[in-house]
Amino acid sequence: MRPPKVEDQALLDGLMAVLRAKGYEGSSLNELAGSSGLQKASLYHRFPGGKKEITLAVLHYVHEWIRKYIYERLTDQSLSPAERLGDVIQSIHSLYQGGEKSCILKALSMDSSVELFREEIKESMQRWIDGFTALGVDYGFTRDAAQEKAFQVLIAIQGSLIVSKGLGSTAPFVAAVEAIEKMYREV
Amino acid sequence: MRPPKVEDQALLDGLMAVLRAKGYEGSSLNELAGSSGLQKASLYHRFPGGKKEITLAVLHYVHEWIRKYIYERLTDQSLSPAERLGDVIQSIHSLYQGGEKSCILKALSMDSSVELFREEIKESMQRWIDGFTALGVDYGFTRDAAQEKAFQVLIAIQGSLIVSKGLGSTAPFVAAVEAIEKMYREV
DNA sequence: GATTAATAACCGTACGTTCGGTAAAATATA
DNA sequence: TATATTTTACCGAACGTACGGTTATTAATC
Repeated sequence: MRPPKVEDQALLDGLMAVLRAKGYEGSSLNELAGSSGLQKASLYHRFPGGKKEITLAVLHYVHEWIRKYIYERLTDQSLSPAERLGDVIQSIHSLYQGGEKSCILKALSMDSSVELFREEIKESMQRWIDGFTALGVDYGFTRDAAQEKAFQVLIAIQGSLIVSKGLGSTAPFVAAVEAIEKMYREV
Repeated sequence: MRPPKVEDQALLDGLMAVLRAKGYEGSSLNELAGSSGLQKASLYHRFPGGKKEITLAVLHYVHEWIRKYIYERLTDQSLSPAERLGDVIQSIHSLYQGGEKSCILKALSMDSSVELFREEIKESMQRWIDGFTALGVDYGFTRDAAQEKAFQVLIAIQGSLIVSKGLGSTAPFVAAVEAIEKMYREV
């Protein structure tokens, strides 16, 4: 009996979970297989390029997620800036499970793996920054001020996730997200 | 001819360089040996507990560094708060080579390795925060406000290092450090 | 019936770790 | 002071295991 096909989304979700938690070098094919619901050999059927192609596929999936749930929502002219920000804050909360999960862009930013995925990581970060820059402009800031705020947002998310992980408490992440809301709303 | 003893500091510097760049899982004993100037077997003479003991030794070394160059300088009552901040900013710049090097606390904060080193990572981060909290108090902030600023400093450093790595530019780190200086001085 | 998707079994390599042994330095003995 | 002993520091080679990756085969789908 051949099991039914494992669908792309479930597959990528499982693969991403391992990569974000263990990084590129730390993720073994056995773990990737176990978490994706496929056997090792089946992963090679789906991704003939092996671990690197798996990681690129996950990064593409993440990039699309950011485009859809961060960038497009932040630039949706049918909503007010405040509504957009609220939506996106919610998306960010669920993406990182309130500060308990790591960011895959960080996990793949080790010196040893960043060389392999430099472009993909850069594009995803840039899209994130572009979205928040657009939001800032719609809030009435100059383009420069808006971009500076956008960098602060990305830095605060990434930094607070690390501090949360290091201190073993989600409080820094939660506080950082609240500070981001204030940063835009109190103007 | 037996080679001369590799001194502790050189040894730990070499080991740290690998661990901060590649993380725990990503650092092989061969690389650690190569970077430290010892053979693999000699590393086991120095650190009978293997890779884990090596990493703990490096974390202890880092903790002492933070105590000496961050905490003690930030609490040195013989200098003005502004002088202390300037000193420590310089230390931070050299620690991360202006944004080009990663933070070992981040590198060991992967889900897979954080379990092994939770206490050591936490202590180092806490010492960092305590130092900047003391500085904020001496700048005239309330204890709560000072602690909030201290968290912001640590988060900004960690976050900006990731964004710098991801975007392939040290500009975010440099800007974040400047923003930290402003945060204290413009009050 | 051809193609697609899955698997079990397997491969060579690199991993972390251990072992046996040697050279230098330090200490004790004469 | 000269010799014997112990300790320290290093290394080459090998261990069993787990790695990333491959092949041959089977079963469901188009």
